[in-house]
Amino acid sequence: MVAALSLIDRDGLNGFSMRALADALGVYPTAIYWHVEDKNALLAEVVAHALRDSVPRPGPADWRLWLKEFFRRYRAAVQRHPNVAPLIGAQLVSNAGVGPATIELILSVLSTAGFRDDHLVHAYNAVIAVQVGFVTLEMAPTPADNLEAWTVHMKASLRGVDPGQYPMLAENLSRMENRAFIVRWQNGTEVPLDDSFELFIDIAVRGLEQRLVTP
Amino acid sequence: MVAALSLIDRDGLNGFSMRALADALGVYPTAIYWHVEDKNALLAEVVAHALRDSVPRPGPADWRLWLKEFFRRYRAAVQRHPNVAPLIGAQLVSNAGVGPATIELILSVLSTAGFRDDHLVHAYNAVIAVQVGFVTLEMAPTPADNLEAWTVHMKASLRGVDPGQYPMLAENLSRMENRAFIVRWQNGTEVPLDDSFELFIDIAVRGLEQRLVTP
DNA sequence: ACCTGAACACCGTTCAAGT
DNA sequence: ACCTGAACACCGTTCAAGT
Repeated sequence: MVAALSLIDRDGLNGFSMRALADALGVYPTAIYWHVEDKNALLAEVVAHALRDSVPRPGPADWRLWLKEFFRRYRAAVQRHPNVAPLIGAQLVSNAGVGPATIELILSVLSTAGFRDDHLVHAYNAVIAVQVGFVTLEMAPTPADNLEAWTVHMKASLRGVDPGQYPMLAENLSRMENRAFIVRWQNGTEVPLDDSFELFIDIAVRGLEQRLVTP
Repeated sequence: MVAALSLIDRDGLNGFSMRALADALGVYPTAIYWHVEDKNALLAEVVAHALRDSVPRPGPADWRLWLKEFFRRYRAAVQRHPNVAPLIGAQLVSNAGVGPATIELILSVLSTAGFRDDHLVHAYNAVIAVQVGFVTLEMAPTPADNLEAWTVHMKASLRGVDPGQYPMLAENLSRMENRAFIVRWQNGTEVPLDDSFELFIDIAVRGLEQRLVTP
């Protein structure tokens, strides 16, 4: 449902409800249930729709470049609809988001790279985890309600870091604050972690590569 | 709150509510609000409590082994309380789960490995993504309500895979079904993906290693 | 085929009042 | 200090009834 997606884009997952959707459509809440099984099914459709343009193209030839491109395209798709990110990363229903065509592509790319049998399956699982893991974390929603209290508390606890107790953290604080997981008060919508993402996917493909030369 | 955690362990996140917790404690729902700010704060405490025994020890000397041990210990902690996994992976509040001591340890380990300045921060972000990403996906909850309908539908759509259209998928179906992301109907609680996890963390540390020899 | 309308069994959270 | 009790503004979902 496209109306549901734009509502979620605007108000977030917490602000979304069947009744809010009904309101937006100018209809009784119960009318929705003629078109869709239930809320879960609707959200699955929303995820699928949000990711529909992230399906990768067959090329390029080099599997390393293909994988990186695949990861970047997925991230770009989620960046367009960041509020659905929790559904993909943390709900098994999100399976609907990735179709068999994408799975087939990943398998064939990993196969040409040299992965076989059980190793192929494990490499596939690693690829999916890489694809979803970073971005889910990056786009994790902030506590919607008392936002200013949250950021104030976050900043204050960082200022209060004891250099004696946590020397590395204190030394790198200016580089880390609001640019590193856990040590931030805004998410990837407001502060994208582009460079960290690039390092992350580079590490992943180089690790896979190493696995092929010395298993 | 320990009572909240055991309730979540038993009934899952969807089955949990302030009112259910109040019932379990033999108290009025509103009484809880004297002890805790609100539901979000309570869940943050629950996460922190669930992960309290996953804080890593300082050793061993080799940063590769330390990282792997760190990843394994985190996974073991989540396996003990799989129902809180969505909170960690997909909510920024989960920050409460990892303390400054753990951050300090990761930074010092990556520093001795050879990462400096911005690279240190990016490597740190990659480590957190690796730590949380796979496990969050692995433990993602199944659609609680109509479970049998879901598995039947899942299995059926796999049986119906066209070998002409999806040759790789069809060929590796027996190896993949219920053992690979997206192509499964049970989560990590029922079917742990041990070998894939080991490959995943091996890929990560080897990728980091490669990054040090040729940046 | 598609929507209304009432109804049921829930939620999180407030605030005054009790002890 | 800690809990009760009533109240408010919400939820998802059902089912019969309308058109």
